[in-house]
Amino acid sequence: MRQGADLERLLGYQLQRAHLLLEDDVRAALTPCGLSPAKMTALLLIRENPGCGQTALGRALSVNRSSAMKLVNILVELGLIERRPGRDLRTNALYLIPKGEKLVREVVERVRESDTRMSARLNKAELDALHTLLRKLGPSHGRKAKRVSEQAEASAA
Amino acid sequence: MRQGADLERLLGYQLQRAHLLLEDDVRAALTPCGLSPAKMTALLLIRENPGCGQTALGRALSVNRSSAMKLVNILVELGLIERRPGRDLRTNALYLIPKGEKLVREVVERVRESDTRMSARLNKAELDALHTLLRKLGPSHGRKAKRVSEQAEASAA
DNA sequence: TATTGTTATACTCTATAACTATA
DNA sequence: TATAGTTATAGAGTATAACAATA
Repeated sequence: MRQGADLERLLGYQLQRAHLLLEDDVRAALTPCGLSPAKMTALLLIRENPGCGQTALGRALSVNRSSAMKLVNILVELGLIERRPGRDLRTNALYLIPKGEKLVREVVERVRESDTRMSARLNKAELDALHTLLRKLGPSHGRKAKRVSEQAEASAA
Repeated sequence: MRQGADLERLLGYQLQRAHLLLEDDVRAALTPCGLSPAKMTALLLIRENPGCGQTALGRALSVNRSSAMKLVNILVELGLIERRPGRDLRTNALYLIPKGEKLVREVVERVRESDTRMSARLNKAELDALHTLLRKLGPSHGRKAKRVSEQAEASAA
């Protein structure tokens, strides 16, 4: 099955294929831990930003408040994180709890194994170059808030 | 919100972020045409491989027969493609029909515009390098059939 | 007014499992 | 036995739209 010139030239398509390739593998690696890639990312973000709120977590994951809520509920039910009162009376503060900290350590190992195995076709210099190019591609400084729609919510108010 | 060293080092995570960035934009660009990125990809693959079957299309898209079926149904209902008898009595042969051909031409323009705009932070040399690295990352020769599970189906039989 | 969390609901995408008909 | 298509069903993930409490 040929891709054809149009697809071959599209960076977005090539990124999708590459991402899918790695994600399938890491998802399989995480399944025994009961986590999806997104849930693992959430755990790592909470560990790195202890006390963060749900909306902020959602922004980092590029999902809206409602989706972030669902994700947080699951991680709480799994006994991996907890909600504590935040600095506002509005906001929660999210923290890993011991079981979550322990799981994260396991999970990081599995994920790193998968990641290095799946990128083994590239040597060190190539890997560095790829990371650099991806970083340059994305506005690490100004990631656009969300998938469009909380804007509607905001502007309709 | 900091990513933290673990996420920063994971190629899979960086690919996901980059992919998401471009996909959000191309999705918005395609919405007026009533197509999602995956549906556009399917159209381009059918155009490039006229007469292909549904299962083959699914493999190229990394989805199983059932999901491919659903996708094909939608494209048929939209009046963009048609099923004709294939070389077996089992297989269908998929073809674009005029409305689909016309739409593809429009769509390719929109998608290219989005793609070049979203990759504008990279110069020509960097873009080429990125394409090369992504190609090297993925086994263009031996893409593993599927997301794991038709194997179970096969081995259970 | 804007923001945080929350809830209920719905939609999209994809998978699983079973069945039919070919090969 | 293996493959192509089909169907019904279920699950994950995410969005929208509303509301309450707080800022």
